[in-house]
Formats: sequence, structure tokens, C-alpha cells
Amino acid sequence: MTGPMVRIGDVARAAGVSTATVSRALRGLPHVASATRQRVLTAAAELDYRPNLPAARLAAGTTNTIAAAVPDPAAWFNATIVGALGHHTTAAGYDLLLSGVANSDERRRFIELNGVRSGRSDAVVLIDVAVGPDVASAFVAQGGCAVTVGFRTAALSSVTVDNVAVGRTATDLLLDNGHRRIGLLSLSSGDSLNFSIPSQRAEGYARAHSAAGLTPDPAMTVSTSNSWAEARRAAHVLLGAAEPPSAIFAMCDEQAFGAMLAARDLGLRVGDDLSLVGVDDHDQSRLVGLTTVRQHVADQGVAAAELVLRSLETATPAPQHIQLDTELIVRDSVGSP
Amino acid sequence: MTGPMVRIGDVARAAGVSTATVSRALRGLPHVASATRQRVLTAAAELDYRPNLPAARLAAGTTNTIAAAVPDPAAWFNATIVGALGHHTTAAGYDLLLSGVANSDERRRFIELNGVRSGRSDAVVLIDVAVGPDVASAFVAQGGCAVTVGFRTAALSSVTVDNVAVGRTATDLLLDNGHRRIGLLSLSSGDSLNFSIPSQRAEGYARAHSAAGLTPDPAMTVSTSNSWAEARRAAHVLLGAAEPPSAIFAMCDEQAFGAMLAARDLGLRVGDDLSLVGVDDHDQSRLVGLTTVRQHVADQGVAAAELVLRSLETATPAPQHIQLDTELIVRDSVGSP
DNA sequence: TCTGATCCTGCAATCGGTTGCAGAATCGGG
DNA sequence: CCCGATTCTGCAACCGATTGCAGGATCAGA
Repeated sequence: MTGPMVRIGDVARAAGVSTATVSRALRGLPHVASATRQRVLTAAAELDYRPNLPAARLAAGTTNTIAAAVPDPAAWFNATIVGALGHHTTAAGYDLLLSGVANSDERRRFIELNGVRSGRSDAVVLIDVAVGPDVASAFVAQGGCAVTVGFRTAALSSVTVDNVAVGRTATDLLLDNGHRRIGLLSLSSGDSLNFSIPSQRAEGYARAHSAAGLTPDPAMTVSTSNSWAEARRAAHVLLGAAEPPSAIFAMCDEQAFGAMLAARDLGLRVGDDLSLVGVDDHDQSRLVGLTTVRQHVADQGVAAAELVLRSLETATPAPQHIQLDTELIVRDSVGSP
Repeated sequence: MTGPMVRIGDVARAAGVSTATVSRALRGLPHVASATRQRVLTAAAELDYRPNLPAARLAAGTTNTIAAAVPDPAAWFNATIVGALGHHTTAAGYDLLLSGVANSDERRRFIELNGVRSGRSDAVVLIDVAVGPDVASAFVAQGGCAVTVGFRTAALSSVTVDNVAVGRTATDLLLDNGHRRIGLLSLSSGDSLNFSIPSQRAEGYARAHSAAGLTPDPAMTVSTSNSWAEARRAAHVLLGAAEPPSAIFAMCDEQAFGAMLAARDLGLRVGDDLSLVGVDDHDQSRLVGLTTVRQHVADQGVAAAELVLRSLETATPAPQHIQLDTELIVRDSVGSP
């Protein structure tokens, strides 16, 4: 069944050189005469030689693999980042290992399994997954290389946006339009994998209020996952309150979509009877005319890739923190109360 | 920087046994006295031992890794499948390697790199990526294990839907509603990575017409990628024709979204001035009231996972072909001309 | 107590590359 | 024609597990 396994020795014999030379020639290392290299190359091609990766990795002590962890690979935000990340890392010759990390157990396992010592991957990218400072520094202390996206801790390089500003911008817009009772669809990251984003955006929401001399009603805050079905139910809670909000700030566009459905259920017209602001600028937001605070998601993946690749080349550089811009995209889901 | 690397020998010494026993104990193999196993387990825990994966893989000749190829990891369809696939494979103890395979060059590279001989992965899942029958049988001849999703070739196990029926169902609906001039937004899979889906759905479109005694105007067919921006432009071409269609069948919901945008641009009301049917039942379709032919995307990922895992256990079973059901989901994007 | 079967355990070969070091070959200049 | 510098190339020692096989311990039955 399996064809005759061609080993490096076979190529060496065919080319009349040693395995050492074959190894060097095939990997484009210097100190190989170009005539020799040619001979090796043709021999390898004729035999259809494929180096055995585990063997190479064991010997070289490097895996050429980057492991990415995301809470849910199917979610738009994550998928977009993974796509951009993967594109750049494969271009640089790395394999991309993808792990779904839905709860803290899986997160712990992921961190353990991808430490330097197991030789599974050379670096780790944590997408919307938070880790404690102790875990982070233990990881780097062992020589691990990690980059976080959407979460920031001192010891690790990171790519983020200013989430307080995001919350502030969104809420200010609503306030400026005359809304005084603003619902907040907060993000409950399943197993509190990334607690910082929701709290920071909530902080922006709070600051906007106090800047306007208002104090938000705690009853106007509801937490849901980023599933629009769940957000829809949550929006119903908000809109069914004794004193319903005239506007809702959703922490992500997917939640805003859920709120739109809820509004439709109630016969409310978005932008008219109910104002709505989201965050992300999801692919679909334009279609439904959602006003939102855009973050350049794919760019975050690119930035993460660059960060990882760079720190893989240099020895052990100081962690770098990149903060990307966000911008308010006005469509037609916001009006006056 | 890197902590003191703990090897299996260190654990063996600490537990007072041989490395062979440690290896067996740690992996739960039989023929280890339970007292000994306990001793090994505690020793390993105390030393915080992590087996070196490349070494284990080299010795065992198995990688516990499944490689998935998708044209674009960020696309909803792919991301959803990868999510479900990954969830099941990691549950079974496998790593998931994700590769973006956007053109035929990358596809060839992927196939080469993931053959059995390189020991990169134990199995391959091709998602919406087609391969020639020759490539497929060469792959299995070498002992490779592969499963395809959304594409079917004899030599490989596959998960698909009946795409001719899909096209037929969608077109019939439009025809039944009295439409006689139906635009077709066809899928041009970037680099013709999966030519079969568009052609099969187009086949269904054609059959529906001929069953109704009609012959579709070739000018009513336009090809685009699944990007809604591109689909929007394509829809403009259709709608700007001398004799525009009263309905459009889009081969995927994302294209339908693009068509919706185009309709909006022109002040056409979907479901009224223009009827629209898509395929997939994208998360967002419900939100915008798109009538569509649903395929159970996540289930396809699950099915693929089961197929892979099963054929990884058994020796070399005959390829299995699974065909999942589809169903028409009526919302409000279809009316009479 | 002896014998054969059963259950554990260790030895050592093996998996297939990589790479430091030393020796060989080649080359240019005096 | 000789010599030191520069390239190439090969030897052989790893990298860190896994596993077939054989030997030793244990145990039940006679």
C-alpha cells in the first residue's frame, strides 16, 4: 500500500554524495557547490523524495508551525483573523495549527500542549483568548513565543484596539442624537475567556454617560454571547422592560443583528423607532444598514502574523503592543428618539 | 531561557523504571502494573514532563494530525465546516492543520506536502477543493487518507449535497411564482478549484427551465466569486440589461446579499420588484428575509470528521459517499413578477 | 515444591533527518 | 611551484521517543 519510502540516504546514494550534503542542498543552505546541488535536486526529483517532517523537526528542534487558539473557529471575527493570519504565515513557510478553545479547561490544555517543550509549535497566537499574567510570564520564561489578538497582557506581544474609545464613540453617537435611555448588549464571552473587551467597552459606555451628566440604568445592561439568536432574546428583555430604551449599543454587530430581529418581532423600525449601534463592521452590516464602529479585523490578523514572524526571527525581543485604529461608520440604524 | 528540558529518561529515573515503561504508562497502554503506572504518573507530574511530539511521531510513524484545505478560511461556509470539523477531531485527540488553498498551485503543493510520506498529517480533508481522479487515486495508492466536502470523486470518501436538485428546487420556486426571465448568479470558484458545484446547480437551473418548456437566455447568467461586493456588480449587469430579469437565482447566499445591495441601489424592493433565491441558509439570511435552499453546513463538517476518524481506525476501507439533505426555506424575498 | 502460564519490565534497535567538526579539494598570488 | 585561504564534502554523533523480543517475577494448580 504505502509506496517504497524514499529516505534521504537513497537520494544521497543516487546523487553520489552524503546525506549531509543532500540535506544542505535541498534546504538551500550555503556551502554546496552549485553543480552538486543540481545533481541532488534532480536525484530527489527523480525519486520523488519527500523529507520526513517529524524526523526533520526532531533533529532541528524547530517545528515551523504556529498554533492559533480561538474560542470559536466559525465566528466571523475569528475566522477573518485566522484567514489573514494563515495566509501570511503559510507564505512565510509555516504551518498553521488551529485549536478551538471554548473554555478555561481547553485553554489550559492548549497552553500546556503548545509550550516550547512539547515541540508542537514554534509560536502561539491567542485570538480573543485571555491568559493571566502569571501564565503569560511562565510561558515566555520557558522560551515560548506568543502573540495575543483582542486581549492584552504585559508579557506578550499583542494586537488590540482601544475598546474604551470604541464604547465611548458608539455611546456618544447615541447620546448626541438625543437618546437618554440606552440599552447595552454586553458580550459574555462564554467562559470568560476574554473578559477585558466587554468591560472596556462598558467602561466607554459609562464614561460617555457621565460626560453627559447621566448615570446609566444598570437594568439596561444585558449580557449575551455573540450568537444573534441569543442576542435577539436579550434584546427582547430590554425592549420588553417597563421603561424600554430608545436605543441600543451592541458590543458586536452580530448582537446588533439579533437586536434587529427582535425589533422586527415587535414591529419596531430600526433607525426610527429604535436606534442601534454595533461594533466590528461585519461583512453583513452594510447590507442591513447598521451603523457601527469598525475595527479592521483582517488587519489585526496581518499584524499578528507580522509580530509572530518577526519575533520568531529575532532572539527574544521585548513584547510589542500594537493598537489599531477604529472608525465610526454611519449608516441608517441611528435616528432621534 | 528554555527551562531544563525534561526527557523521558528523566522520568524513568525518577520513577525507577525504564523509558519503555514510562512510555507505556503515560499513554495508557496495557501491560503496566497499576502501582508502577501510578509511580510513573506522579514522577511525570512532578517533573512537569511533556513528551516531545516530533520524536514521538517519528518513532511511532503517526502524527495524530489532520490537515484541512479550504479555498478561503474566512468565508462563512468554510469557517463553519472547519469549526465543526475541528471540534470533533480535537475531541478525538487529533490536531487540525489548516491551509488556505486559493489556486491550483497551492492545491498541488498541499497534496504533495500532505502525502503519507512526508509524515505531516495522517489524513486530509478537502473542503470545496476539487482534485482530478488521477491525483486522488495516486494519493490513496500511497496509503493516503482523504475526505472531500462539497466535491465528489470516486476514489475518496466525500460529503456532499445533491446540487442539481438544489438548482432545480430554487429555480422551480421562481418559475412557480410566474417568473419567466430568471437571472443566474453563478459561482466562479476563483481558480476553478471546485468546478462541479456551479455546473451542477446550473444544470438544475437548466432542467427546471426545460421542464417548464423554456430555454434560459444565456445572457442571464453571470459568474462571480462569493464576495458580495463582486456579486453586487454582477447583479447590476443583470438588472441593467435591456431586458432585465424579474428574479435572480444566486448560487450562494452571499451572492444573494450582493444582489440585494444592487437592488437597493436601483430602488428595487426585494420580494416585490425583484425576487431572489439563494443557497446555504447563511446565518444572516434570516435577518434579511432571504428565501434560500438550506444545506446543513455544520453537519457536513461533523460528517467529514466522522468519516475521517473512522477510516483512520479501520485499515483502508472502501470510500464512502455521504449525501446530506437540503431544504427550501421560504422567507420573503420571492414574489410574483 | 515444582511447572507452566501469565503478567511485567527492560534492553536495545529503530524512526529519518541535522549539524559541528575536520579533512579534502580548489584556487589565487607570490 | 609552493602555500595559505577558501570552498566543499563526509563522518558520525545526536534529536527523544516507540516497540519487538526476551528475560524475570508472580501465581495457580498439581
